[in-house]
Amino acid sequence: MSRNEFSCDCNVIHQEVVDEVLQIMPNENTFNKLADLFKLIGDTTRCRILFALDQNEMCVCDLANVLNMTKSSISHQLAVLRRSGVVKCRRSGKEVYYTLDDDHIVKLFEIGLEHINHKG
Amino acid sequence: MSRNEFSCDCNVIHQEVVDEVLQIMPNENTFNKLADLFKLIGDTTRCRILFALDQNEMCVCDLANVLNMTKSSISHQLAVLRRSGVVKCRRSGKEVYYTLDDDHIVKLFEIGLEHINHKG
DNA sequence: TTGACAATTGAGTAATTATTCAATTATAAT
DNA sequence: ATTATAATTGAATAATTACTCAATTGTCAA
Repeated sequence: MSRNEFSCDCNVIHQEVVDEVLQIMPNENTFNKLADLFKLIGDTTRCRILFALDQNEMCVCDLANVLNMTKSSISHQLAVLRRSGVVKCRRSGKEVYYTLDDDHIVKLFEIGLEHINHKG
Repeated sequence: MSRNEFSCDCNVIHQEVVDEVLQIMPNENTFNKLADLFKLIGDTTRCRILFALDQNEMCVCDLANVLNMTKSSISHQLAVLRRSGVVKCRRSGKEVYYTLDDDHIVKLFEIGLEHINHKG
């Protein structure tokens, strides 16, 4: 009496294993959030922006120069990062300064880089 | 004399900050690998597969039942995970059993979940 | 108020990709 | 050999998305 008898196109082979995992699996919403978090940092441009902001507060022009990209492109990505609460910004005169606003992100970065350096 | 005078559409505003960051920025290849790593786990289906495999070795049918998806869909994603060395598999009779093959992934998962539970 | 520069925004385009569907391969049993 | 099931694979489709370009907003100085 598995609860997955419609979308899945096969019978359960190891009922115990399946049931056990189903009992502790977080709900779909949790996985969506988790995937969204990783998707957010799963982009080269955003990775570079976050790495840069981890070193210094920077305005959009600074970031455009560091990444060698247009202000528009940077601004679009900053908007994405802002919406998800990873960076925050403050205006000072004509410039808008961005900073990191999330401790976990840096931790994820460190482990990710560790992984890269380890595996090559 | 910034090295970014072509693609970027603005002048440097804080030269010192820009230069300092440029000196310690990892190269593009590193960022590509880093982004690819996060992109890999930045997908709901793959997140759920990895979470399940972290509990138990499982065959494709088991996973199809746990995730309530078709074998084909699962198999495609397992191929992606296999190619990037995150999971490995062994055949036993008609079935193919998958297991996690990467310690870092679980760590990333834990921090990610921590983040979710913390921020809601 | 006018001009200049920083930054944001929206529409459009091109590229990537997750899933579906159909066909094929691999293994075991009759 | 033939049949059945597990799994993989390739092509097609639909959805997402990063960047470009053009226009607009916000701020300051002359």
